[in-house]
Amino acid sequence: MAPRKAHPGAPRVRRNREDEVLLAAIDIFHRKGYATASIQDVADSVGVLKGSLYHYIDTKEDLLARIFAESDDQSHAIMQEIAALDINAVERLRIFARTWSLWYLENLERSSLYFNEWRHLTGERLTRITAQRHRYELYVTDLIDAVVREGKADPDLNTRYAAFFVLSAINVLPSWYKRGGPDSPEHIAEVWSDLILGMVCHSQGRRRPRSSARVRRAA
Amino acid sequence: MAPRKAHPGAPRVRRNREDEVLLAAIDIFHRKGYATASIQDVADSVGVLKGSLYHYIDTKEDLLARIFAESDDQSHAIMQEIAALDINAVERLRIFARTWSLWYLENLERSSLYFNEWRHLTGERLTRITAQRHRYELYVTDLIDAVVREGKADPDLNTRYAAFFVLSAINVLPSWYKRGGPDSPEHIAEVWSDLILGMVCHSQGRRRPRSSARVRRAA
Amino acid sequence: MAPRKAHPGAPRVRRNREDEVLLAAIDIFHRKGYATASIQDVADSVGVLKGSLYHYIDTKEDLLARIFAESDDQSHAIMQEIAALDINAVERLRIFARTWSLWYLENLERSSLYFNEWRHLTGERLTRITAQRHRYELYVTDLIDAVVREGKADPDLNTRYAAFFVLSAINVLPSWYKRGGPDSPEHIAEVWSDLILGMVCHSQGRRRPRSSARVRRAA
Amino acid sequence: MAPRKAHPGAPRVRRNREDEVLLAAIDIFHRKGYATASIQDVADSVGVLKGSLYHYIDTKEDLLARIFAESDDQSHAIMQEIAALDINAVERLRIFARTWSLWYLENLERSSLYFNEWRHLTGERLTRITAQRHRYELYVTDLIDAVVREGKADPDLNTRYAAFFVLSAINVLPSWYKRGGPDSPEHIAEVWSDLILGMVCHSQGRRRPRSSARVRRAA
DNA sequence: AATGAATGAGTATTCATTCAT
DNA sequence: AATGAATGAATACTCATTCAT
Repeated sequence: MAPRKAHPGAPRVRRNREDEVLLAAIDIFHRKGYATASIQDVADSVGVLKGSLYHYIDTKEDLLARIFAESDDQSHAIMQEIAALDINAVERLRIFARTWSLWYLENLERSSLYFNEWRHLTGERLTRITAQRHRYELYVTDLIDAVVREGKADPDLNTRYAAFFVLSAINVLPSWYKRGGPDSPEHIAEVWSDLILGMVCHSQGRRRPRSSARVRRAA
Repeated sequence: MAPRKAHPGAPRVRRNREDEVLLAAIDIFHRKGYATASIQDVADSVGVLKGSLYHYIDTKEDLLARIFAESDDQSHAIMQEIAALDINAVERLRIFARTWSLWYLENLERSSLYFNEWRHLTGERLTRITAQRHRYELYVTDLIDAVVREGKADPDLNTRYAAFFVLSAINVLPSWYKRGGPDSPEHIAEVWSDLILGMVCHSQGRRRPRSSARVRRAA
Repeated sequence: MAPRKAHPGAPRVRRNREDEVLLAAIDIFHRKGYATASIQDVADSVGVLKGSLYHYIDTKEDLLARIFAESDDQSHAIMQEIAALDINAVERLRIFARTWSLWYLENLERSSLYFNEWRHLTGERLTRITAQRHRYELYVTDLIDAVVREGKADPDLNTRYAAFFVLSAINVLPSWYKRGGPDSPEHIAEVWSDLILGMVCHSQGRRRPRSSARVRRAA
Repeated sequence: MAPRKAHPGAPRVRRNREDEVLLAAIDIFHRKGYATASIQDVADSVGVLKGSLYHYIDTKEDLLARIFAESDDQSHAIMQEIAALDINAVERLRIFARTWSLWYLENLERSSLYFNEWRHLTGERLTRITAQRHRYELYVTDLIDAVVREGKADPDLNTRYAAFFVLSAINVLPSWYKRGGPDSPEHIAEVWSDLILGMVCHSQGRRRPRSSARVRRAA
């Protein structure tokens, strides 16, 4: 399926159509939202008739799922790289936070999509991506648990909540970051990992409700 | 537009149809997403025919905009209450974080909608809500700036980024919180304000890129 | 749903739209075949936009199913009328053959559809109509069994095959009969019932293969 | 169009692709119906890509027409064989009924197709097949006329209707016969020819409407 | 207030057919 | 002979919106 090349190591000058379709879809789905975007939009962007798209995809949802599959591959690779490092828990968390933030910033559309549009999958695909999201949560919870075990964070810290907090803050990066701003993605990733480390290492934990002194706001 | 009652404390015996429509829309838009949900869905939920909804709304987008207007009223009230308190900056930030988180948790659908579906507004409505979002960012940035001026946070902290971080983490609460879980909304709001305070007060700031030691990941 | 009338006994001058849709569909499906006919064709025939048809139907298949349901009602009524008659088996078979043939001839399109297009139903609807067809077969087999028990047909007659034969011959009437031909539907129905009676009452039965003397033609 | 072999009795070691295409199409068109079946289905069944089919066919309709041409060749051969026999009219009718029934049973898909899908031909092809069908009707009418002339059937028998009746009953065999049932095709063909003979030889004819005593059922 | 019929533009998807390679 | 990409027109179905009653 991939074109034979004279020089296997040479840079891919020409992307094939299937990749073009995926890239166009990432862009369109990101800009208009999956539900609002039409297959026609994607076809226009690629420069083919909409019927022709169906050589490359099965359904619109299939197109979304394939984008997500690529994202999962990439993030899985990142997590494995970090797991292989021989460093202490605090450093591992810092590197995770930085690398993960950077990936989000450098793949704005792709990551934004992954975070915002997964609800539009159905059936088994929905089941699978939900499981995958759960795995991310566990991975980060484990990272933070390790920091607690090293004595670098409050032993009462609710690490599951802390993990949600961390993931949320990273996931949401694409919603405000604009490419070409004054600060480089690398710099922002550094800031983000600092904020995360500060939060994990210095928050006083609240594993249990401390008292009944609840001040409830009316709905 | 909704009639104000003479006796605010009196039990609401009868909701009028207009409120019913808004509440139904919040629920439907939250569950299916604005773009995917249909006016038919809302009408079914209210128990009238589709055409009849147009006695209460002008367009589907108008319905969304009115939901947002209510949310803005409520959050504006919260911000003013907090501004009126005579307390130091750290406490003000803590109370803001706690109250805001609690409002999100107690108004899951409404707040989730506000965060996720604002893109579907157009024209002047989009302009207005974008400005409103910007105002929230400034408000929180100001809160954090005050903490820095009090010497309770690293003077090099990038307070704008910190504000994004804080808002992100709160905004995203509805995406994982399930009503009826083991911990009360109040407890989670406490944990969240602790995490936020820990982050703001103890992160080392990184106002400038420190060096060229960038490790860039391939896209 | 039916329009109120001043004179309940008066002829229905104006059919309502739902009936119009069904009648148009019967005509179109019969002329073009269900698979080839389009919803557009039906809408054109009714004189509305194709989207408007969906006020009256759920899906194209639903439209077909409703046509069939009406046919089933009518044929069921015929069978019950005949069952209620106090006559001998031969007469019952004759009346059945005549009445059934006449119904086919007077409802050419409807009956042709029922016979030719039932395959396009799916799921539970297919199950139901298959069961219904089976019931017709049993009904006719029972009629013929009764004739045999009365001693008016060869006791070795394979009544199940004979029933298939009878039903086939009637079912197929709409495929060659043209409205407005020289002979009235009533006359043809008479001829048909004579042919059927002749066949049932005078064929020598062949319930078992009589010998091994098979002459097989090559495929 | 298909190459004739020098040695008809020799085993067919290799079918060529063109035959494969026709056989696959017979199967697919029979199972799904011509209108519903796609060229893709046929291609899948043959094991080539859709575009490749167009080396063997001109259009989808052409494919259908070629299947019918083969069927016509075969049935024409049968009719000529029977015409050549030196037997009386009753025997000729019996042999015709038996042989024709057997051909239907042994070529279920092909004959079912011929009977059900001829409407999808257009233009000159439709004209030709309609003429052909008319020729079959005449052939059978002639057979029955001969029986009448031999004094073996009621002289008032409407032989044209009787011919329709006979053809209908045979044509419809593939709609209920399942391969591998308890009775052999040969046995069923015998039963069918008995039923047909019984019908032709013993029905009282009704060449003219006998009276005005019509009982008309409401539509 | 509410109905329900109708609109008209849009959506995803299918498919027979063509054609350069 | 065969591929596989592309076409272009058609298909069933949806839906926000209007409006006479």
